[in-house]
Amino acid sequence: MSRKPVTIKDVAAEAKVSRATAARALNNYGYVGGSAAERVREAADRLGYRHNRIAQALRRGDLPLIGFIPGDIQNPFFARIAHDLDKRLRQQGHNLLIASSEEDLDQERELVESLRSLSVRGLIVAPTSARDMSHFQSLAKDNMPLVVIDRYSGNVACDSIVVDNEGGAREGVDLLVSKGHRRIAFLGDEGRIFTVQQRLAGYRSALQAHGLAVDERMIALSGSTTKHAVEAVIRLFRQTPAPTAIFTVDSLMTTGAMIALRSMGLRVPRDVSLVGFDDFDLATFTDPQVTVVSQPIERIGPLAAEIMLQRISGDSCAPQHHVFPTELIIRGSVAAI
Amino acid sequence: MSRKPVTIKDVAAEAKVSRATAARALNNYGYVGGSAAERVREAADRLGYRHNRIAQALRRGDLPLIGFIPGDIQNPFFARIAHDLDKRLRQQGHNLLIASSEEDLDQERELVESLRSLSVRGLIVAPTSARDMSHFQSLAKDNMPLVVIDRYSGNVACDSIVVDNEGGAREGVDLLVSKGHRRIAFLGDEGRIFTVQQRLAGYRSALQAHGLAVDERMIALSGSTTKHAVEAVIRLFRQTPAPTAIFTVDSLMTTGAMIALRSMGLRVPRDVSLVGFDDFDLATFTDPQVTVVSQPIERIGPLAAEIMLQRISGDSCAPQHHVFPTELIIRGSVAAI
DNA sequence: CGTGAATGTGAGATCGGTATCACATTGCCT
DNA sequence: AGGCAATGTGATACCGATCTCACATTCACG
Repeated sequence: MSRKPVTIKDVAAEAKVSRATAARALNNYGYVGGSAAERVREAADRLGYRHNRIAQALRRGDLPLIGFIPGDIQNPFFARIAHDLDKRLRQQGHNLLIASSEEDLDQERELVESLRSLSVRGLIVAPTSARDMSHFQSLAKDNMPLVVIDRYSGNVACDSIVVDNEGGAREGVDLLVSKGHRRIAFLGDEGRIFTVQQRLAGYRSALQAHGLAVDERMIALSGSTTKHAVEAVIRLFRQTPAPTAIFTVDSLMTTGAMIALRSMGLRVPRDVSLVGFDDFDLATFTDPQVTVVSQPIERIGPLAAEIMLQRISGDSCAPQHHVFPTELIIRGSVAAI
Repeated sequence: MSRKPVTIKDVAAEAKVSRATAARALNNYGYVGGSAAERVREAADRLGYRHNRIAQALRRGDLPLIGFIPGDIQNPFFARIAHDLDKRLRQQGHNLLIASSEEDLDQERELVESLRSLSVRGLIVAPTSARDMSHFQSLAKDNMPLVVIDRYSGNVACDSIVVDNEGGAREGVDLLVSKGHRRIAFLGDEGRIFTVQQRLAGYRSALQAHGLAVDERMIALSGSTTKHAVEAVIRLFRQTPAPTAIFTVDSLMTTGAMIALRSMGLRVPRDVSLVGFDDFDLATFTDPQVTVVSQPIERIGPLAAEIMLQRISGDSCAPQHHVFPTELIIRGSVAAI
């Protein structure tokens, strides 16, 4: 039933040449006679020969694979990046191996090991922790290309692509302050801790720049689900005096906030103003449309792919560090107080 | 700088045993003396030995890889399934290689070839076309496990997992009819053609069961983006007499319909009733909340993974075919006429 | 104390493709 | 015609891990 796969040896035999010649004909390199090449290709066709990348890889040292380790593939942010990476890398004959760390440092370590033992050519990672990057340091030693996206703290020599989280958050909070808001809540997410810390820093610095004190009771960190976000927001707004505005750290949290506010009977923007980090598809559809700080997500994946391809082709110039600016998109969820 | 990777030969030398013994110690099989095993493990540790899966794979015949070919990884439906697959398969030591077909038959064919040459252990696919499955037939011949999800037409001998698209659509349209609607529009998506055909069949059969004629002008097929959906809906509702209700084929189309209706000044459900196929996160958040036909997405990935694991471990019983029922979730987007 | 079983180890083949080297043959130039 | 480069081909080593087989011990038991 299941005949075993056709090898180059079979093809060579069929074409009555040696394995070496067959290989040369199939990969066109070295000297091959025209008629021999013809016969080999014909034989390969007839037998249904299929390259065995593994054998090839054993000789070359690596597989046409590039690993991608996002925090969570279900997060539309990472799904988009995965899509862009896959598209570009596949054009160049690479396959993208996606393995989600689920924002767990230990799992991330294991994945790195696992991908290395698969001899991937490079790794593109959104690290769970920007602090503990020890498992990445050894990659550099072995000359494995590494591109870090979304979170980077500078303690590993590799390329990085991030957005200006602090500046973006500052701009969003600035808007709220300029509309007269003084009690502005902050809703963060435990999952993407590093990004959240930077956005929180932007929040603090915006308040301080306007001479406003930072009230720690206005700051909430919730679990990384809509449900947790809802609960956290309810707690925030049960306080007296309640916030008059809220800044949320990503689209999941934004969604949670809107659900929570509605359930408490608070109207946006009449009762509460809202600014969220991250744009999302339905942001223009909700009622009201949500004012957001958007990041140029469409540029991150392609750039990461480009850098990776450079590195794979042997470019070993100094690490590149890219910081993209954010953009404040004003819609209808902010009102003057 | 970049010392070359440590091989089992190095470990064996360090531990002063033969490669064979080293291999036995590291994979604990066969007979190995306690002290020898000890020394080998120590040496491996000291040298930082890392398994080379490629060499292993060349011997065994396959890599710990399973391919997943969805139509589009950005579609939350497939992202969810990818996540569930990855989680379960990784537990068993497999890596999930995700490659999106972008709903393109030729690309799908190439991907299948490409994944085969990587010696994956099995494939999980949401076929672009349920009609032309020729590229899958040869898989079966070579005993490569294949699990088809979301779309299946029966002409390949493999396991399949689908939902009752026709029944679900019928139920949704039934609801609209029972509320007195007679001019019910249908909005489909060119991308996932097969699924759409089944849902369209459900739509037709529901109307016919109630003795209503099917008006072809009420049926629109749009491109697979929100933007196209919006345009298609606007065309549908510009007709006279206009529809009083609309059934949409997936969450993307549902979103598009809501945006279009709003832009035309039509209110849901006062002016137009809406039922969508596929539940989505924000369905309970929009105003009004959307009545949907939901599929048990949380069961598809895990089941597919389970079947794949069975097949990989050599189970070769007859192909299994699973059809999940859908569930009508009534929220606030349908009103009596 | 001898003999067969259980245990431990190493040499070498193997997986499929590629690279190197050696050996032929042809062609071109002086 | 002689000589050297260009061209075509096959034999063989190699990549790293595993597996089979042969061989050496050790052990137990009659």
